[in-house]
Order: sequence, then structure tokens, then C-alpha cells
Amino acid sequence: MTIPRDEWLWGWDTTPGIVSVWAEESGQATVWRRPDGGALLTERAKFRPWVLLSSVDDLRAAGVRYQHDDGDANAPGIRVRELAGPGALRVAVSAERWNVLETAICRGASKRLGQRITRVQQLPRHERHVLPPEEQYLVATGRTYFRNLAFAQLQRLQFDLETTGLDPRVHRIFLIAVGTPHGDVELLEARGQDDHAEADLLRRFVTRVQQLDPDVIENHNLHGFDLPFVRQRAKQLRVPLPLGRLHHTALVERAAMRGVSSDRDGADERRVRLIVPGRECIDTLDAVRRYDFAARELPGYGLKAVARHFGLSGPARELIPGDRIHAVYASDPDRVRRYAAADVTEVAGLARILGGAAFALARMAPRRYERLADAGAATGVIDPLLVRAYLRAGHALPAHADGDGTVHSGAALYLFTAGVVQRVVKVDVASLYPSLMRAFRIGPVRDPLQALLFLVDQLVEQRLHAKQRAKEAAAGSDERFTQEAMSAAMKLVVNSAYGYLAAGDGLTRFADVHAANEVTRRGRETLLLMCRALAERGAQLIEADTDGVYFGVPDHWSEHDERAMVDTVAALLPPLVRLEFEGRYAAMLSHEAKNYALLTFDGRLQLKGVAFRSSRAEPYGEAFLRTAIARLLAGDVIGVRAAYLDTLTALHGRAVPTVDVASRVRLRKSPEAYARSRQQRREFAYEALWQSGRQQWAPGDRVRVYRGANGTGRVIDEVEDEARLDHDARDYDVAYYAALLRRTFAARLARAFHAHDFDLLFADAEQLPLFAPALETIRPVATREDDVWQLLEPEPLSTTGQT
DNA sequence: TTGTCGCGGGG
DNA sequence: GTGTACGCGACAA
Repeated sequence: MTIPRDEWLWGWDTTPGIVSVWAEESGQATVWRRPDGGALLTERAKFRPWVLLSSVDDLRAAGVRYQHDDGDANAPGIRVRELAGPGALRVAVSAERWNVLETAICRGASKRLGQRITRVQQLPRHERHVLPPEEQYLVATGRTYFRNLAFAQLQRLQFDLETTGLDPRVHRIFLIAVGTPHGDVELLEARGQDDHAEADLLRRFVTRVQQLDPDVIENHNLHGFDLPFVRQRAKQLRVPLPLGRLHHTALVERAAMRGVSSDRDGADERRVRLIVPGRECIDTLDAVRRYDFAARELPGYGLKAVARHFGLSGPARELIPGDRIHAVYASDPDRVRRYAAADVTEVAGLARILGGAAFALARMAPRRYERLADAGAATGVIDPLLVRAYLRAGHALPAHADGDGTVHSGAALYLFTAGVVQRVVKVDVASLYPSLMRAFRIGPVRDPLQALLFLVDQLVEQRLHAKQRAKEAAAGSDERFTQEAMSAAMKLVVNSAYGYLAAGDGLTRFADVHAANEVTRRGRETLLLMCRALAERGAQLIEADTDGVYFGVPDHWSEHDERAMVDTVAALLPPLVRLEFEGRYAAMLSHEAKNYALLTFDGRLQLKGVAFRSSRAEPYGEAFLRTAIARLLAGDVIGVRAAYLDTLTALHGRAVPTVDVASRVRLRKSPEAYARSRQQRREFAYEALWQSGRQQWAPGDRVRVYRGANGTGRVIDEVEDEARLDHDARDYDVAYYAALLRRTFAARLARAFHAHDFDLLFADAEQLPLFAPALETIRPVATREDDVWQLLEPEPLSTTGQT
């Protein structure tokens, strides 16, 4: 039998325009569609709930009659399909209703195991695989969401609550901003401060959602805040909450690790997210996390910061600190209205910019759109694709299996050179691990169909096409959006294929620690190969990490020389492994592995790693460090010394504002809690509060603390208006901060100089030895870490492969 | 100093 | 029936 494997990626049923699916254990599925992108159709369909089992023994033991599954979806009774191949889950069993199936299986299982079993999920994990009803439906039919539908054709609604606080048991909703599918913003407000007014607001909100009838509901932290908040308020106020498209069904809970604790006063450890049947609830916070997982460029994950980062907020964006919103509403309600309106507008923009990948994934994988938006790519996307592929091919699936105790080995990290290097190039391999999987055919041992490798191959190739088509489409067009989204989705899946392989604790069905180790071994081998080849061609290796290398090049090289050398090295790497020229820099300070500073050719300084950026660091020290490193990398040693002396002078003259020697801390203990623990251990921040005469504070408060004369702690209150910080006492301990400057901040430059030069550079002016050599003669240095270079000694390349 | 644990968000 | 990693801050040893 030949297997039409393109179905593995896309399913096989071409029904267009599915925007939501809801299925129940009764075998009833409801499908909402916009076949041509326009009007909504609601269709009801019967499906046969099914489960995968390791054998039919339990059915036999229960004396259940069953028939061979002939593929007839309307057949009555229990049907069994035997699956081929070595997998442990060898039979697919279905019935017209879930409870018929479950009762029969559990009766036999109870006998066999000698204990009462009432749910299939109670069977040992390696004996069964059960999907939620919607996924049973999608896998069985080969349907997926959004065929022939553009993202712009989805009807999307945003809503944002303004509340009197964060706890839905005691705080109220007083305003709801609604972004409509047409792009308008509507404001619903409570007409009073009591239960009646809030209940009325909730009822108007439900009515408006029903009228607008969106396919998708969006907000930032929707699942962590707005949705559970609305539910709790509705419950306490006894307001029905039929937000979905099935009017007899309220909000439904589903287990989710990144959910909120299921109410009951937090006594219940279970974490859940809420489902609104018939609509897809998309949390832009999930999209932001997923985006930054790869990009690592966002300053924070809050809506305002992210919106600013993506250019979604105008210059007049209304900003109000969270805990002041309700108070401001009392005095200046229009400000809060503008604030809430900006929130939903930004969410709509953010959902469009970052939501494309999940939208595209929903065209491939047999899961609901909202699940694909919040799931991890490995267990959430690859696993469903593989399960559907195996069933389509009529093959048995492997069961989840515990590892054999083999430990997983990771990537390589080498620091070759510490100190200052001029003219630095960075190269790295794009998607190293999936490329190695493809090049050396490394896949899970329990995947006889080689489905994972097939998916990776297909996704890599089709991604190239998607990128090409995106380029050809007009900027801003639906086609451009769709193809870029598809490309992003495919990249996401490809890059998680290795994570899928390496997942521990029997997390993923096809996990294979030996295959994963073979991937990382090839990765380390490839990295060393690159390093050797670069060094042989004149590179001064600085640092190599997993899939990338920083190295210095001779002064007289042009960029063309650099690129030519990289191309030569690239040609030596295994097929499908693409080495790329990532960037070039005027200079680099290498401090420790993963801690370095780069100076770009246009004069910008980039600091990487904990040694150079810490939120606790005192601002005067950070400022010094930036200036000193900039001077250092520009070759200006006198400038480094000047930066140090200038800072010392400023400290002694108390020209440094107090706020710049203070460090920001967040208080976690209450005054009572600290009073209790104070005997065992004194903590500077709390002592500072006491000594400043402040004995009242709340956990969560942020304060700036600094050291005054005689080691006393002092406090600056965190104030909204930064300008007010200028009027300060400047009564800080100069000697302490002068010592800290050298001990903590100048120390970051230690690798850049010989020890005696360093001592000279960072001596106090009056401590300079009388006959010190001229500072002008001091040069930055770079030091080879000799033991690491030994790794580059030629050794025969391993030729042993594994499959 | 070093190891571990938990968070990131929302009003 | 859930499930990213990573950098950072807070705390305990």
C-alpha cells in the first residue's frame, strides 16, 4: 500500500472556512464555517468517538460484541480497527457514543486489573490514548480550520476589563471596552457602584457579544485575567454568562498548566483555562511569549511595552498605573476611557502581527485554533500531526515510554579568548539541529514510518515556497500575510522537532534520548569543525556556543575577505547545514562565556550577559561601565581612566544624584514578617526602611535604597514623577560607593588588561605610584584560554552514524 | 559566595 | 488531561 503522505501535513478533507468546532461525547459535533469568507454557517454532524488501546482484551473480558470497522461512520455498535506495525497502541475502537465505549472498556479493565475503573483515563498510560472530542472529530475526518480563509476574514472581537482591583472575589468591574470586528471601539460602563449596576453591565456585555457574534475573542492575558474575572463576578452576582454560540452551554473548563487555579478559594491545585464553545479565545500574551522565545528582543511582556515595541501605540497613548485606574476614573473618567480604548486597539493590532503563526498552524494540525495558539510546539503541534499520520496510514502508535536512564547531553560552549579583540565577525548555522536530523536521517527509533523526518523535510521545503510567495505578494496584502504566517508557523515546528526528540520524562510519544544525543553530538562535532576550519584560515577564535562562533580577523581584511573565508568554511560542513555570516563588529570585550560587549561599526555598544546588565545595579556604576567600555573598545585607554576619575570626582563632590547610587528592590515581606525573621538575618532594604522611620509598607512595594554615613540604610520613595527625584539629600556614603565602583564595576574590565596595568588604571589619583609608567603606554590585551585551544588539535572525524 | 525556586501578566 | 527556555531576583545554606 502506498501512503499519500502529503495528507500528513494538511489533512485530507477540503471543507473550506471552518472557524470553530465543538464536539461532545454524545457523538454530536457542531462546525461553524465561513465557506467563502462571508456569512456564517452552523452545521451539525455525527461522529464516532474513538480511543486507541493496546489490545481488545478488555472488550473480550467484558463479553462485549464488536465488529470490524469498515469505515462506515454511521455503523451502529462497537467497531474495532486493527493497526499494523510494531507500535504498542494496536487497536482503534469506536462507538456511536462515548459512554457506550467507555462502559464496555472499563467493565473488562476492572476485571483484569482487579479494581474499579470508571474512566478510560484511569487505565495505565501506555495502554490507551484518548483525545478531547473536537480532536477525535478532526483526526477522524481529516478536517482542519481555516482552509481557503484569510486571517482578515475572521470575525475578531477584543474586550478589556477595567476593575477596582485584581481579586475578582472582592473587586468589581466598572468598565468594559469592546473592540468590534469592524474595528470600532465601544465602551460599556457601570451606572453606579453596587451589585445591580455591575450585574447590569455584565448583561449588556453578554448581549453585545451575542449581537456581534465573533469567531474569535482576543485580549492580553485574556486567560489569566479577564475571562476568569468575568466568570467569577457573574457567579457572585448570579448573572448567566452565555458568551458562546451554544446557548445551553456555559463556559467550560479545560486543564492547562498556564491557567488559573480552579476557584474554590485556591484550595484546588488544578489549573484551568476557560472555553467559550463556538468561539476561539486567543490570548496575545501567549503569542508574545512564543514570539520572544525565538526573537529575544522584547523588554517585557506587558501590553504597553510590547505595543510600543511594534509601533502600535501613538505618541498620545494614555498611560495610568494599574492601581490608580479606579481612582482616576472618579476624577477624570475620560482619561480611563481613552486608556481602555487604546488597550483594545493595541490588542487587535498585536493579535494580527503575532497571531499569524497559530492561524497557519490551525490549517495543518488537528486541534482547535485556540489550543494551537497556547500549546508548546512539541507536544502541542508535532504530536497531533504524528498521531493523525499514523492513524491515516493504519499504523499502530508507540506508547509513551520512560527513558532507559540515559542522560541527555547538550550543546558545546567554549571560551577561547578573553579580553579585547578588534574586528570581530559572528557566524552561525541556521536551524542547526533540524538540519542535522535531515542530513544524517536522525529520527525516533519508534517511528517506522519516519513520519517525523518526513514532516521536517516537508516543512523546510514548503517554507521556502511560502517565503518566495510572500515576497511576490503585494506588501500589506492578505496573501503576503498568509504566506509570512505560514513561514513563521513552519519555522516554529521545524525548530521544535529536536525538542520533541529530546523531551524527557516520557513527555512526548516518540521521544528518543539516543537520537537526541546523536543530534547534539553531531552538533558539537560540527561546531568544532567550524572552529578548526576558521582558525586554520586566520581567525582568532573568541567564543563558540552551540551553533555560532565569534572570531577576530586580521586588520587588513575587508568585509569581502571575511565573507569569502566564511563561504570557504561553509563548504566544508555537512550537506543541508548552512553557515551564515551574521554580523561584523569594530571590537569586542570578551569577559566570560556568554558575557561580552560588542561595538558596532556605527558606534553602538551592545552589552550581553548577566555581568553587564542587572536591574539591581546602581545607575552610576552602569553609566560608568558603558562609558568605560565604549572608550576601551575605541582604543582609548586614557579615556577609560578619565571615566573612572570623573565618576570618583562626581562621587566625592556629591554631584551624583542620590537616585543614581540607589538600588531598586521589591519588598516581599510585610513589616510583621520581617520583624519575625529579623533575629536570624538582617536585610539591608528592610533595615533601611526602619532607619528612615518608615514602618509601614506592603509586600510588592518597590523602593530605592542606598547607604548613608556609617552604613545606615536610607530610602527614596518610588514616585511617579521622576523629576521630583532631583531634590535629594546626597547624604550617601562616598567611600562605600567609590569602593563599589572598583570592586563591582571596574572589575568587569579586568580581562582587558594585564593585572599591573589594571591596578594602575583604577588607582585613586593620590595613590598613583610616583614613578608609575605612563598610562599612555598601557594597551588592552587578549588572553588565550589554552586548555580550550587543545580541543582544536586535529583528530580523526568520527564516521559512525546511527539511525 | 553558591544553589534552588519561582516568575514573567492583568487592575 | 496539562508540559518551551531563559534571565533575573529573592531566599536559604
